[in-house]
Amino acid sequence: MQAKKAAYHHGSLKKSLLAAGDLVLMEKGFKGFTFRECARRAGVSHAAPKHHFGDVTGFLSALAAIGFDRLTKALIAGIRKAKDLDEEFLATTRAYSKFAEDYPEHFRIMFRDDLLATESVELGLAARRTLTELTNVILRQRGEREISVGELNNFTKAEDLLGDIVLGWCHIHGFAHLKLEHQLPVVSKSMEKRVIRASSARLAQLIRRDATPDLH
Amino acid sequence: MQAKKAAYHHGSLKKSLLAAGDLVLMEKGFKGFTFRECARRAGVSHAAPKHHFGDVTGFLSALAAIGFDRLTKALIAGIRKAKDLDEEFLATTRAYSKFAEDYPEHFRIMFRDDLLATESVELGLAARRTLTELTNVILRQRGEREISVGELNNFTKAEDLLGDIVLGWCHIHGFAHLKLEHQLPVVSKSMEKRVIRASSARLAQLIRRDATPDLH
DNA sequence: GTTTCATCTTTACAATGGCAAGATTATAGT
DNA sequence: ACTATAATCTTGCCATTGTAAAGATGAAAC
Repeated sequence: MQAKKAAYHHGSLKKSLLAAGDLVLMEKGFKGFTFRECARRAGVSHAAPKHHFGDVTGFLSALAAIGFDRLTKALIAGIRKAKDLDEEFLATTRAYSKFAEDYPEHFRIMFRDDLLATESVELGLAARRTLTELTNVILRQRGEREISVGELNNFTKAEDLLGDIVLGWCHIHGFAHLKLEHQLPVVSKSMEKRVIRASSARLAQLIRRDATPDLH
Repeated sequence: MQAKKAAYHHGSLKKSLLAAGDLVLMEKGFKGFTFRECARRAGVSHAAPKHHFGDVTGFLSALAAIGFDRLTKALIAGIRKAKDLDEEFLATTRAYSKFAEDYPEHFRIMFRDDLLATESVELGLAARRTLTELTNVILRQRGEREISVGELNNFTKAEDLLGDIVLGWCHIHGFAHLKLEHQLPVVSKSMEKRVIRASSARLAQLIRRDATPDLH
């Protein structure tokens, strides 16, 4: 509501463009997502975004980063509600999958290496923040101490931990992705709920059992 | 090499267009994939594909179906080389992931519900053939008899089997997808190999153990 | 107060998907 | 054999897109 109208220099165009792109992605999807449409919504000419994002790839990368941050938040919020370790892994799976359903187009571009500027540090950091959260889920399952984003590189060098991360993340991501793209042979909503609850529990159990083999 | 040149009626334009689209997808990727480019390669006008595929969505669906068939073949071939049940699950994971790497653009459109014509029976059948193959991998892990495509619907109604399918497929798909889009924190190629070998083995063991609880 | 630079607009261009109307050939009916 | 009908393919067209180039505007530095 500020005096953003008559100004030749928009002032916060980058933010406005991101907000516009965010909306377009949600309302019109990837197919309706165009550079020019976002510029229109931001109230600027179609060539304005170039100075801030370069090309579409750069713009999508910024939006993907927003998506990763949103996913990170969703994971944290979902995890917070869990009461024990079993519930926590299930909550993570659900939060991840719910994010994919709430922001399908974001989810899709987030995992499209060919459409993104892989050199974007902003995007890289956002993705690492998400991975850190997932890693901490695994670490808690293993009864080990959590890490911060900065420590991520060191920790993924540990082969057995990386093994558990792969085991956990692939299941979580695979479920979210296959469900989003309607590839799972879904019989009923309730059965799907029971199935994902059971598989999450079994997987969490597997991770914990192998992590602490002496108290099975 | 037939007399396909001067003919006004191409004769097998649909096939030629699919072959062209297949190539374009592999050579130029999704970004370079256009209706007109495929028409050019097939040697016809830009409006010719419309009669055979309707719009781009229909065309992509046909190409996605080809992708699913190729994936099905790759799975069968990979499984055939395996010697025991442990190796078979790993071989499935590898074949699935190798397909994603060999045909990244196919893989991407195959799992893009919004870009495909979900009503395409051709595509639906191809996807079900793939799912049948994956289901049979699980069934063999469980020591149960295999099924044919026609039986798929009945079998996925069994909750415990569906649970194992989800457990297996989500891991396989999640790994392939995350790896393709460079999201896995890969330390080295050799470590990645060991990690996926280990996680596949653990998962296969989990499925078999739960399937036959009386002989652990 | 002038210069410099970032920001935004205007203009232009080649390419795309989809539509409509027409040309050409195959097929079926008689 | 002849004609009508339908299928197949082409041509021409339009609105839209991404990107580039050059110009306009205003902020900031000096």
